[in-house]
Amino acid sequence: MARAATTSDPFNAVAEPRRRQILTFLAGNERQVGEIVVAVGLDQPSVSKHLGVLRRVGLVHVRRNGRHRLYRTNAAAIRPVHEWTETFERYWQHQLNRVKERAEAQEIRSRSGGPSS
Amino acid sequence: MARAATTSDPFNAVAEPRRRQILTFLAGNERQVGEIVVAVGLDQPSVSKHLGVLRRVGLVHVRRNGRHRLYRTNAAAIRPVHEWTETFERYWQHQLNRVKERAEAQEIRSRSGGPSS
DNA sequence: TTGACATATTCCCATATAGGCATGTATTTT
DNA sequence: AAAATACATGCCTATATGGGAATATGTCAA
Repeated sequence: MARAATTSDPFNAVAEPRRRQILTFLAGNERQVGEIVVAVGLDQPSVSKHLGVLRRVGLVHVRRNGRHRLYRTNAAAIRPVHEWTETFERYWQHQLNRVKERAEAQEIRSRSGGPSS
Repeated sequence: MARAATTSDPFNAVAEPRRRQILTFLAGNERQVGEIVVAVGLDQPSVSKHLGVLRRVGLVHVRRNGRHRLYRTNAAAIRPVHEWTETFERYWQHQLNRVKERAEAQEIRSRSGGPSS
């Protein structure tokens, strides 16, 4: 088989840098496509295509307003990604603690008679 | 241009379901390739290729032990993904609050004389 | 109705996989 | 040294884009 469709889930949709940029730009505020085009510096059709992917995955919501379409990030759809990564949090905390402990042990060793240079 | 290389960053590496499965399996414990093959139900070459991607991105660490190679998840490399998604947390919290507030308002309306059916 | 404006779609091309299969390589056992 | 074991790589194919260019669609203005 070939590569999986990006259109199917938030993990794939968010893997594209441009789409992350768009989601960040649309977090908290509605924007029309033209504004997004300026913000990300891609041509309009490309932006529309990225918005299409995000829309199908549910990462953005659209609302019509006359000739414009107002997009905004649907943060809730990003949550599954956040939660998956969160399951690893305790492991990196563990790593950080080990680094910290080593640093402290080193600190103690230096203080109690190590060479001062 | 075509699709970006998955080999370049954690977002893309993690977009592949099989690789997420492997990372979860390797979180906290070292495992040899054969065990991973059994766990994910793919053939050995495919697993090795996924491990190769994860290794290049830094999502796993390897250690040799005789004929075996022991892999383990490097949780710290997942952190950037966690942090990116975290920037949206306040927005979905906001959404949840709105839902909750509407529910409470509805609750009050029902209590103060609405039809009981 | 005719235009102008804002977006979405379609078509085409180059490229990057994900798997399946075969083969290469390092390490241990006999 | 030869055979076996455990992985990593290389090769080939079908498929899914991402971007550019052209075109279709929908809406408001004159």
